[in-house]
Amino acid sequence: MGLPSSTVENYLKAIYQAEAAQREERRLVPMGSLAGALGVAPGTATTMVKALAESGLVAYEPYAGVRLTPAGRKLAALVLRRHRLMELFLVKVVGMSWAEVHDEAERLEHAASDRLIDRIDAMLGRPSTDPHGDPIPDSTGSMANPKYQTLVTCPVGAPVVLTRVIDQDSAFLRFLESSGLTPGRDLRVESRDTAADQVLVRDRRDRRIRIGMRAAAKLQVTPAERRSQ
Amino acid sequence: MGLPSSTVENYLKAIYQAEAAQREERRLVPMGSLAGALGVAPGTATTMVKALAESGLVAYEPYAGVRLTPAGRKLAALVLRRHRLMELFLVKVVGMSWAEVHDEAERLEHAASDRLIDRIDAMLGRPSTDPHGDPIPDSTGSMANPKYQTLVTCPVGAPVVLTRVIDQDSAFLRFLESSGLTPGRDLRVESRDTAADQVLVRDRRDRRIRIGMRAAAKLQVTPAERRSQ
DNA sequence: ATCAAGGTTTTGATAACTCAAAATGTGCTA
DNA sequence: TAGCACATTTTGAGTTATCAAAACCTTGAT
Repeated sequence: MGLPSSTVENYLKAIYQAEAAQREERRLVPMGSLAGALGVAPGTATTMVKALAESGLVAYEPYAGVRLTPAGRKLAALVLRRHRLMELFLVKVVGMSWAEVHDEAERLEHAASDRLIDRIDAMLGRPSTDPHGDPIPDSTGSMANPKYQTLVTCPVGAPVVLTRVIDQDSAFLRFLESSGLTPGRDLRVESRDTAADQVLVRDRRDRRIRIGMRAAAKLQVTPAERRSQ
Repeated sequence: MGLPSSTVENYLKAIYQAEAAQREERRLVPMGSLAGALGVAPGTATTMVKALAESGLVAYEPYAGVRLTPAGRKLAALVLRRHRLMELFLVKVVGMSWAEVHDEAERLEHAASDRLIDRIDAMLGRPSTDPHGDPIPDSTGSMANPKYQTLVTCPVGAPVVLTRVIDQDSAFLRFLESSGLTPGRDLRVESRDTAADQVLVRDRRDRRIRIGMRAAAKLQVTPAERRSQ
């Protein structure tokens, strides 16, 4: 068949991300969560997934769920590549805000040619991550996928760098920006209080930032490099 | 109803351009030429136009043709605005070639938000024409539409400036670029030979450029401003 | 082992867009 | 003014993507 429609691209992308989100490898994505992620009725997802299975992009096990085949995974990665390069481009070159590029890229990713994407990639110096810290697959569809700690799991007191934000919600991103919680920031968890659902974070200038556990879990970090000061 | 689909946008744009292309005002666009412009079967165009008429975007007269209403004209102009700003952006900012941006813009024009378009507009300094010299409608949908002479109609010997190119075909544009026939160039028609289907043009450095009448008619010009040399 | 509660699939419909080919209208020519 | 050539519309059908609701599995709890 011809080019995948943008509907197909969205299904593959959603399956890819659902697979990545689950801790355990080799588990199937349930139809319900796929339908939820795409905002369609469950039966719609079933129908579409059966069609994807016909074209060899996914493996479908009735009543169990769906998984990408290598071909499907590659296609999905290329969609993600277009999405993430587009986001970075909109921020760096067009000057749009971190919080508003996701929805824009969501539409542009289906319209941009490979040629345009490659130009953008070159313009940006073949970047490895997008504005949220998400890794950008290369043009063959392969991508580094490091597992980070989060503000909930990292050691208290240890200096860390905010590396990746796992949420594209615009209001959440605006909050983060206004709190100075953007990728690249040096941080330190001062304390956690599960009962109060609070994480107290200090930034480089020792300013206090308080966030809930749920939000903290979305902020991934890496240990800070030792640095003279 | 909600937002116009990209199919609707394409129909409106095609009708707009067909109206603009015909010399006489107030004439209807025949269904055949509309279908031809959109690459669909005639019956398809009829069906779609009837739907557009239902939503008040066009006036449809069976067996006669179709015409935009003011509402349809405004929508069409905004599509054209998105298209032309996108083309200029791709050339100026992304560095794509004159010849390849049309098809890219054809897809992106339906995916770009007003917000993105306005940023692009601002980045480019609120330009009035795109890379082919086509005027860019403003955000209210109004647009200057000057009538130019062409290399076929302008006086022989008079210095002119190439102002607008009425053809988006990529091969044609590549030819023009390699011949130095791009908007802004100073030219002079040295002679025309209808029998031989030839127009002989001189550029500023007196280099000879020969093109056919059909091609020459696609190149619109304005009288050159007097200039000391 | 059975059943109820869950999620999942099926079924029957709908909307938007399209085509091929039959039917129809229009206007020019003789 | 009769009729032909041509454009246009209609008809019947197909594709893709969707939903609501009925029917159906699977599983965990009793």
